[in-house]
Amino acid sequence: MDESVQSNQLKSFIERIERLEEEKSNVSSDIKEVYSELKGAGYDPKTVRKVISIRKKDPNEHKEEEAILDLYLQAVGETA
Amino acid sequence: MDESVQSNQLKSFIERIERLEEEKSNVSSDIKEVYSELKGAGYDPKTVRKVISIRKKDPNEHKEEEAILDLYLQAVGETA
Amino acid sequence: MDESVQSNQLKSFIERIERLEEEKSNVSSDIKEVYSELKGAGYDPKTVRKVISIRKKDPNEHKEEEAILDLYLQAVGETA
Amino acid sequence: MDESVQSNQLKSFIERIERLEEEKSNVSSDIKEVYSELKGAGYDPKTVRKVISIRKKDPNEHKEEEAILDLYLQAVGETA
DNA sequence: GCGCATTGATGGCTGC
DNA sequence: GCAGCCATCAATGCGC
Repeated sequence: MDESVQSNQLKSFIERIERLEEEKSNVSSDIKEVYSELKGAGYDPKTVRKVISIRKKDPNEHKEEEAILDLYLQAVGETA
Repeated sequence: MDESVQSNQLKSFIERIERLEEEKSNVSSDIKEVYSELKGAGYDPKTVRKVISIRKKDPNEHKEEEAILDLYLQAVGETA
Repeated sequence: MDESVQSNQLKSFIERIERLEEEKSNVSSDIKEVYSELKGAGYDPKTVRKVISIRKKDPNEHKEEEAILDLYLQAVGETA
Repeated sequence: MDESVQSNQLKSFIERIERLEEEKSNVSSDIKEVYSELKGAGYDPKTVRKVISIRKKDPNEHKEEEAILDLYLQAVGETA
């Protein structure tokens, strides 16, 4: 099999990935911008992150996590 | 900080972020697909990852290596 | 001033730091081990981490964070 | 998972971790002190950090750079 | 006080 | 199928 053809194929794969990674990087930048905006409007970015992550999980999952946490907190004598 | 929360404004911010994160997630999927393809074509995904990561940082690397000697010199008080 | 003496001084500083960083790294390993143990005993490492971080903050701080989170959740219509 | 929590056992794990984290925190403080000292002696902390980080990774770096050509070769199906 | 850089935590992938 | 490894992502701390 022709060696140089394989080389081009590999190169092509790599360049596709690199293009996609640049896109991804751009979107990440956009997200960062929104967080900046929202911070400028007086919201707490860290808390907003939490909200988003909670919305991402299904409700039961979240409840259960909370329950285990409370269990542990009680076990070590922390008032939740 | 102004603690009042304008429900609509916050919601709007959050939804913008969620949309962007979905985009990002889609791009990530696309990347994964390319890795699958390339694996199907007989390339080793792990190796390709390495190649890509080296291509990403290579340009700066050598400069930095060169710079370290200068740094040492400066550090001992010799303004190069 | 003698250049080589300065060199030794810098070297000495650097080596002290490197020793300390190794210590730090060892302690980190120890911590990881405890998490492994505790996982083996049936506890959820992730939740234990949360417990530890809560204990680290003073109680009021934690309450307040929760309060803001609830506020945001309500604002976007999530049932906490 | 066995959901029963043996209060004392969990507490013991947590306290071990907390002790270790305090150690770690102390070592970090020591490191900061050395940087202060060294700054007092006229060295630039930022530069020293850089030197240390390069010393940490340097040994592997060149090998890796060397290896990449081999990786490319393997990737196109030439078993070197 | 903000942005950046490093470090630590989480989730996904690979090998056993 | 699970444990270890790696890559990504969030969070804390440092420097400007």
